[in-house]
Amino acid sequence: MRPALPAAAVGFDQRVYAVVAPIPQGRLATYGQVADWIGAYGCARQVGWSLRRLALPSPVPWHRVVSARGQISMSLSREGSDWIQRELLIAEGIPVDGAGRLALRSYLWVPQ
DNA sequence: AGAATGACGCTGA
DNA sequence: TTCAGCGCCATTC
Repeated sequence: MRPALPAAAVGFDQRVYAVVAPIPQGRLATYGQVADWIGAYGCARQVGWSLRRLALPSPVPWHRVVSARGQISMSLSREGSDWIQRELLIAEGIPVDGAGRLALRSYLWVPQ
């Protein structure tokens, strides 16, 4: 068992994965939302870092997290995982155009 | 230790 | 609506 430690001592990554895991199929969340959920308001960039460190394939639905601008964050440093993300979302029924943009307003997931 | 980088977000033009 | 600029802060060099 893991001893009771301050939130900061628990892996930031683990907390991110914990809140991303329950995002239902066909729904989306933004980096800012995830940061807010784990009590790290304003740390959207760190959420991106955590997802980047995720080893693929992963049971964590990382592809359901996009930017608040309503589009997949395309970056050369992602070695193609950005396009994989596009494919996964389309496979779940979320239309994504060639620029990685999607109807965030329609699929945004608001947790109970 | 200091500077650069980045899977972000908001505001204003 | 699109674009540039700035604030943000852990990670990396």
